[in-house]
Amino acid sequence: MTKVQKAILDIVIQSERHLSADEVYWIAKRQFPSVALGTIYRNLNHFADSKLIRRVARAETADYFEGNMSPHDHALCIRCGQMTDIQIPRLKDFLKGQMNCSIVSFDLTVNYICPECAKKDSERNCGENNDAAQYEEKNNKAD
Amino acid sequence: MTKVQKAILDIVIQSERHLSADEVYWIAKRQFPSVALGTIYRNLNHFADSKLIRRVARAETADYFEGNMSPHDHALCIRCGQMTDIQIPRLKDFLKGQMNCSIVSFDLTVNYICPECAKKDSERNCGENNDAAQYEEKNNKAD
DNA sequence: GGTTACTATAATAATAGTTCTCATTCTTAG
DNA sequence: CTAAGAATGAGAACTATTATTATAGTAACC
Repeated sequence: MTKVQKAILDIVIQSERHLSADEVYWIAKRQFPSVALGTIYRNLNHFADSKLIRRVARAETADYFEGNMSPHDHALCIRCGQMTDIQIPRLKDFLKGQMNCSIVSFDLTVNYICPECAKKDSERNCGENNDAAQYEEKNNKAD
Repeated sequence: MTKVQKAILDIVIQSERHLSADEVYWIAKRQFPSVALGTIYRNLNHFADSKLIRRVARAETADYFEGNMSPHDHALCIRCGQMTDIQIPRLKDFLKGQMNCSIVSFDLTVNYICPECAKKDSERNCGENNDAAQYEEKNNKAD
């Protein structure tokens, strides 16, 4: 593994956030000013293929990469856009029980309002009418 | 609503499959040979905004549109790439019980092996070793 | 019917994200 | 040290999508 590859891998693994290819690019550039975006993509794909990192495909925006390889799902705050890792125990068993066929894997993203944004909301609205339901019709994402 | 708009809406609603903008474009072209792809996109977005159709954002490939507006999830066969609508009753309640916060909505795509592909597999392998687990590490998304 | 205002359209430019190409530079085995 | 092979940087190319613009179609009003 070359120095550039090591750096790219470390950036993703050591980040507590999910990073887009572009973010990785600018961070890597601090160490290797001449690094090319193509190199970032090539290696991120490489590492994702080798299961060293995970690609989190986000449809409305660029794909993100994360170092957390333990199986988990994602929660996306509809207010601030912050995506966090969540663990929903027994979900696979639940799904297997509901569909009776062999599930290979699944991708779940829960759209919610994170605690900070919920707090801001209730401060603004003085506790009145800050139910998530009012956002339900806004984002056409699944149910 | 213009004739072109009516045609675009009908194409999506009457299709039992999910269609990409490009597929809608080529189907619409049979009726309106001079229709432009931009018109397709503009109107699909328009209809999705008005909740007449649903946009299914697929990260690894183009977005798809479907006429099925009832809340449901998706199952993607990792062998043939066919995506079908599924209903998993009580999933929202299950998730609400597991995370204790307000869930706005969620997107779930189950990657599985559809009955036809499972059948083909077992025919080829004579029933031996056709567990879904062996594909677990291979494709995390297919088309 | 004619004029004005408005909307939808086709064609095409522009953009974002990503992959590909290729000549050059690094690595590394011998 | 040297040759084979891998990785790189630069930038072109590609895909999906949105924006722009000049034009065509339609509707409202007189």
